[in-house]
Amino acid sequence: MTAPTGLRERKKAATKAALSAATFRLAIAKNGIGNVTADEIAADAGVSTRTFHNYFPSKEAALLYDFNETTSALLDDLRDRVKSQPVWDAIRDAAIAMHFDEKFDIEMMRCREQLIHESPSLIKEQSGQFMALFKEAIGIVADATGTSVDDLYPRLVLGSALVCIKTTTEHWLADPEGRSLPEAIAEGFAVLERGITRPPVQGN
Amino acid sequence: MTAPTGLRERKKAATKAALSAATFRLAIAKNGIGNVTADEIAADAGVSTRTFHNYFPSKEAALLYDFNETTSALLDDLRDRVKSQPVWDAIRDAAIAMHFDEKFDIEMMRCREQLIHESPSLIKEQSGQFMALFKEAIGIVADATGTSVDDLYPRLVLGSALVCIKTTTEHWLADPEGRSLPEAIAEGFAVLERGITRPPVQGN
DNA sequence: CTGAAAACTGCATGCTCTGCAAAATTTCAC
DNA sequence: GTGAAATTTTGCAGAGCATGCAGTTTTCAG
Repeated sequence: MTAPTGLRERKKAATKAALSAATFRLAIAKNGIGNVTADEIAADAGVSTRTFHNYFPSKEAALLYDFNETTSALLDDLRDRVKSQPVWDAIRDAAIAMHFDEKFDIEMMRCREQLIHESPSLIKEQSGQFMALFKEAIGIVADATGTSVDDLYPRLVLGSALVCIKTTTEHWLADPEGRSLPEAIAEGFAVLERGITRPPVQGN
Repeated sequence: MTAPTGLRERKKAATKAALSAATFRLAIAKNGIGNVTADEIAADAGVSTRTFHNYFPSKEAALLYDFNETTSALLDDLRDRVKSQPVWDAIRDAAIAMHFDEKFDIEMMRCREQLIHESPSLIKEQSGQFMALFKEAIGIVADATGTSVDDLYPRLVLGSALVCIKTTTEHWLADPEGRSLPEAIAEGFAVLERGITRPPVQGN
């Protein structure tokens, strides 16, 4: 907040945000990011096409900028938590804390979710970012627990946890049912803690 | 084998396989798929560049052709199994059965794994195919159990199972330790069945 | 053998993304 | 303020990807 961010850096951040916002707006307006070109985005944000590509390698990356920021913050938080918590708890609490202050615009998240869902290129981009998240998180966990990044167990734990966050969030987004996102995430984690072999209800 | 496949279809299949193989060979030879062009692949397989793009939308898809075939077969198997097994068991057994006949060239899998690991574009492509697999599997499960594709529980189960397959396979590939891949997969599933909160060894 | 269906090919096109070097802008020291 | 240095923006050129289209060649069935 009160950080001594120079004017230069603030302008850069503003430009980046503007480009991301322009991408989002155009993608919605034109019914899919496939119908939007880098030229249009740049024009909409008032910079040259070349500058757009200085900030983002692709329009998909521009659209998912916020998502990327969120996961980065989650990683920072996780780095702290693993010092004092078991991995599983650390991830769960980090994810919950991330969404506790309701600074997120649900309707916007829904729009983004739909855009992603309907575009193969966006699914790929997001999945790719997820894998990067996974890879970095594995490093953090290995560091904190003194295990190797190649060990099976931490990878299983992390993978399940990330799937849980993503799945639960999507499910909640489709139908909030009155509860909050943190509550939904907590429930998802609880399901996995219980062991997933047996369904909770049906006897199939 | 003795299927009444017309000559035409066999030639098509051969061309597709040749293109995929050429992609793999060139990617290894040139140290990354980023250093290979569609032109080179087509030339290596003896067809025009345009024809290459008739078979595959991208070189990444060409390289992952086998992977795609394998997951398709897994889905077919899963479709049968969910009729008589709980979802979790069905996925586990399908994955295990898939790899039981050791028709897979481990060294080749390792090479492919490394190629993927080092290329963002391949990570994205594979992740995208994984999401497609997930989406289709969800449909199968929902059909078989009479649940909705939007329900949380089957999504969590499926997600965890797929992560388990992928993670375990990668881990095993890095270090087989004498046991077979089916054994490794079974172990991964067993870990998750136990519930993942508590590590098996360390008391962290 | 022949006509119909399917596959292969070249060409043109539009878009993506990167490198490079010149021009414009911001920062900083004085 | 002013000028030099650092940084950012920009245009241009170029390689490559991916798709539509139309003509040619190959394959298949009867």
